[in-house]
Amino acid sequence: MRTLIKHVLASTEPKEALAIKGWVRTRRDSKGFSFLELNDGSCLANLQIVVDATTPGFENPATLTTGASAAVEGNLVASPASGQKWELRATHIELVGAVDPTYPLQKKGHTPEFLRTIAHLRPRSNLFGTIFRLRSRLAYAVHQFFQDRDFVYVHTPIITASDCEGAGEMFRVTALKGNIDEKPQTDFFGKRTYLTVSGQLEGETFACALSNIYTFGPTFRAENSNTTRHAAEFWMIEPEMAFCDLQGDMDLGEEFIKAMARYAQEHCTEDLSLFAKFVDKDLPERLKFVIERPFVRVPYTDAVKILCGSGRKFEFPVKYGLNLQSEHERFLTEEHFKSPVTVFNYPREIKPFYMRLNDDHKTVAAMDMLVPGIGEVVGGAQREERLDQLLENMRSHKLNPEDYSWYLDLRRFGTVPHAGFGLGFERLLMFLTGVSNIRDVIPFARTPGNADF
RNA sequence: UCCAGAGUAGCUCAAUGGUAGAGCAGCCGGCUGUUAACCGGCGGGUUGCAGGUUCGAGCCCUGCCUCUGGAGCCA
Repeated sequence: MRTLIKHVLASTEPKEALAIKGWVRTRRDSKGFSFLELNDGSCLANLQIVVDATTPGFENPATLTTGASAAVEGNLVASPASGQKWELRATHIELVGAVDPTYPLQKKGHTPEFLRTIAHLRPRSNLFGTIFRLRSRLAYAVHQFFQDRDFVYVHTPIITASDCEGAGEMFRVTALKGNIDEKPQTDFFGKRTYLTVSGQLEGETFACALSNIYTFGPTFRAENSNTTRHAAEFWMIEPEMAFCDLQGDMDLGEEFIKAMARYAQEHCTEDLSLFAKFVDKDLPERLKFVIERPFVRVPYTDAVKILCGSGRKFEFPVKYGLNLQSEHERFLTEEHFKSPVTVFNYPREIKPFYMRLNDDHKTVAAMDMLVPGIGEVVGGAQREERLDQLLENMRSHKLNPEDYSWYLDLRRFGTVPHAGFGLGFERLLMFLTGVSNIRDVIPFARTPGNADF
């Protein structure tokens, strides 16, 4: 039976007759024998295999080169040389799949930009193998975090007719040919439909029944965004809590990010060491800081005062009523506070209709969590639970209440204060790994003009 | 979409307007324990595309394409 390399390397004693399968990372030949390093993706480290020239199956060593797949049987022994604790003395080796000389991955390091062009092969590199192992572990940690707190996982629809205002441009979904706007009532669903930009509105309906819920699924934005932190398809986590206000919302967001950092630190130690070494030297220190220190919380009004009083020249103006620009958010989180920062209570004019109006009648109970290096990683709010106020908000945002009748019903039938947020899973991964481009933390990135693979 | 930079061998990069090169990878050979092994040899190019200037363009000019970074939008 096959043993994964991660288990082989964790062995505490020599073992006989192990079966290993994987891909050759590199080979070093000596007279009469070769060193083969095999990787099967179960961990970052390779297993060194010593193959004698007379080992059965090794009659044609030229075929067992970088990239080839192989099955090896042998005995695990303590390695006499430094560099690895264990090595496998092969008793039999078999070429499973040969590799063409055009195999693009080399033993030496490649740039992430080049590896992006071969997205089908890049998980075989150290960096991307590590990234995607960590992505998997963290997806699990997300569920564990919410399930441990009695949150119910809700699968909100991917195809939707409702627009979660303010979330961005939507991709149209249609089965029509020709002019798709001529008779939308004849379309597959009998109306215009889109790929979801957020499961929030549907999530609210479940929170107003099951109390605490979360979604975790693909989300689509048709924005022509070309940046290191935007993708047209990404995974979003959206908790929603009934009987919860903005304070509780901010508490959960902060607790969540800390928990994810802690999980990575405890469960992905080997993988994190690679990021610290080759991607972001400050990563261990940053994770420690995030875990240990409370996040700074500052009302929008105070944030504006800090920015105005900073003496800094900003490219874009800072004034009450204007959105904070990237440079302002960067200043707050990277320079002024040098810590993750939650900005809350934004002017009502710059936020969507569903956010709850504060008693000052000027601001809404919104919050954005900003982290150094990435900017906004969480955006959330307490929702407007008062029917009259919600209707007024919709009027001032020029929305038709008829389009949101089911959403308004939540306020008619046993309304409750509730709050939630959206968190970009890829941005979280960027923060936890130091990887600076969102295209490198998602297996096959969808960005404007690019849907290869 | 806007601004800036870049595009030369499979990869990373050189090359005053004057014969396109190196390292690595690949292939062949050597080496008794290697660690991104080492040593010797060999092959490898429509210089992103299309025009233009010039006796002569990888280099200068124009347009386009792609990539990278920044901005806007946001998660």
